[in-house]
Amino acid sequence: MMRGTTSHAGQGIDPFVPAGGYLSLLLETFSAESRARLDGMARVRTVPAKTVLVREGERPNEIGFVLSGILALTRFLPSGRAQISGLLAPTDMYGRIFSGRSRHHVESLSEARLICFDRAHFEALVAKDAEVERVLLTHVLDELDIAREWVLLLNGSKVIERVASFLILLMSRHGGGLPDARAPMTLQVPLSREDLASYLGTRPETLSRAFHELADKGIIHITDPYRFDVVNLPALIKVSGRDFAPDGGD
Amino acid sequence: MMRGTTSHAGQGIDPFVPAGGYLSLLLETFSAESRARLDGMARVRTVPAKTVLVREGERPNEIGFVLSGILALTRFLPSGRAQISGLLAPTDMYGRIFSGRSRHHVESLSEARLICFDRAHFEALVAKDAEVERVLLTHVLDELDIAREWVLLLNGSKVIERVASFLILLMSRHGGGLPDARAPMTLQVPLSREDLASYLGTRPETLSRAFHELADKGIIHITDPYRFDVVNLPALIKVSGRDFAPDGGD
DNA sequence: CTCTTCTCTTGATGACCATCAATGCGTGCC
DNA sequence: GGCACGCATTGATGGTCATCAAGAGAAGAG
Repeated sequence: MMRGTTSHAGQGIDPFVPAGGYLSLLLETFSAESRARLDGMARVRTVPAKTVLVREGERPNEIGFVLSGILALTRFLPSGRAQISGLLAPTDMYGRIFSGRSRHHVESLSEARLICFDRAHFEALVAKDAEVERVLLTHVLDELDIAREWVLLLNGSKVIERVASFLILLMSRHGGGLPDARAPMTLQVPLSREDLASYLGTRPETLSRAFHELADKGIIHITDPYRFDVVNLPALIKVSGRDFAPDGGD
Repeated sequence: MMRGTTSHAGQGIDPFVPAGGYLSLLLETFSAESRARLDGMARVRTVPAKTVLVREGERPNEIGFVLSGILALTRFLPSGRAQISGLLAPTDMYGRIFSGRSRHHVESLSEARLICFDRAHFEALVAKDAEVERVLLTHVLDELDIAREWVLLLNGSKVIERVASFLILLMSRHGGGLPDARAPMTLQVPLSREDLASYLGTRPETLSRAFHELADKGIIHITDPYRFDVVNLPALIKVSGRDFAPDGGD
């Protein structure tokens, strides 16, 4: 279950990291003192794909932030099949702070670099340092919005709509906004077909058909199963059935 | 669009409010001083169903908490149809703190009682009062989990599975946990068929069929379109295709 | 009371998609 | 090299659901 990324997906630019890099964004939000305190407790580690970081039902002793790579939140259904309920991209947080057990597995889909904190220490720091707390709060509010964005995306009845929306969200994350509509853009999808299917609430076969339908219509060009060029962005937006702003994206 | 609650749905016990009442829960989380400060800025108001509180794209000047009733977060698609991307139950917050524009409409589905704060004042208080900030943070983390819960629910391929999951979540919210499996339980659904359909990513007709299929199987009893008795909880859980814990649920 | 209106419900049909099954392609192992 | 394995793809089929259409009940207006 939950096939990890093949060697394909691990290569190339990480599509979730914008030009400036999220790492600096994450760290520069804090003042020098806060950063120093954080640094003292931090532990940076690199994990390979398919590493389980937190298990459903357990109370994790670590709070972690993604620096690079993609993690997935998954749930196991009685049928034995795994469902992805969320993706964690660079700057996203995992682990439970000030509360109980985790409701999902947290698992790396690609090789990932993480910055981890001991939970108790991190909680103490948050309680003491109002600035860290504020940054955290803003952060979590953003994640909440993103999660609700996915709810909308999944409500799109047709699979091809969801695929189109996914690609557009991917693009807007890449550059911090949608690029010029007329400039073709190369996209790298860091997920296997099976993982992406689980995330979009469908099956790999249907996903494959949707991608190739977009290609047949001349909207995208498929370089390999993990790389696409978006040839016709307006058409892609139209297929998605949603009104993405020309610039703001999400 | 977005048909509001009829007089049916407004009547009876609010199914989202547990025995103890959420209001006290919300307020008692704060210390006396914090509460006093909050009280000074607060404005409690009651709005009828179908009231739009925040418009998509606007920067709201109010932060509000739901005391009773149900609000919905909605998005309008290019097709003109409205999609519900989240429900707000008592204790839930709306409005944007420390950040930009709202990405959804916030609209009351039933008559609702709200406690509102001026955004700037509330932000100042949060910046000053670490305790308020902490409560808020914990709160938002919980909402994030709930949002991800919905992602899972919507991934359930069949509509009847989603309906079953919805009813179970409703039950576990009602009493703070699932009751004894053998005791029938009366549920009040505070949403019109159209609103619920939008929320579950389907249409009213399909929803109606799903409810009556559950009734035909003897799993629930339909008193009226807004009231049900859950007769066979284990069977309901089985239909949902998920493993709700016998007690804690989520 | 009667008419209007709104919502829920029920029926019929076609589109979409999950599923089963088989083929093609690349990678790693022997 | 040759083989096995994993993943993506493609084909065929049945089930589920969106949609169009129509009927039933209840609430409110006059």
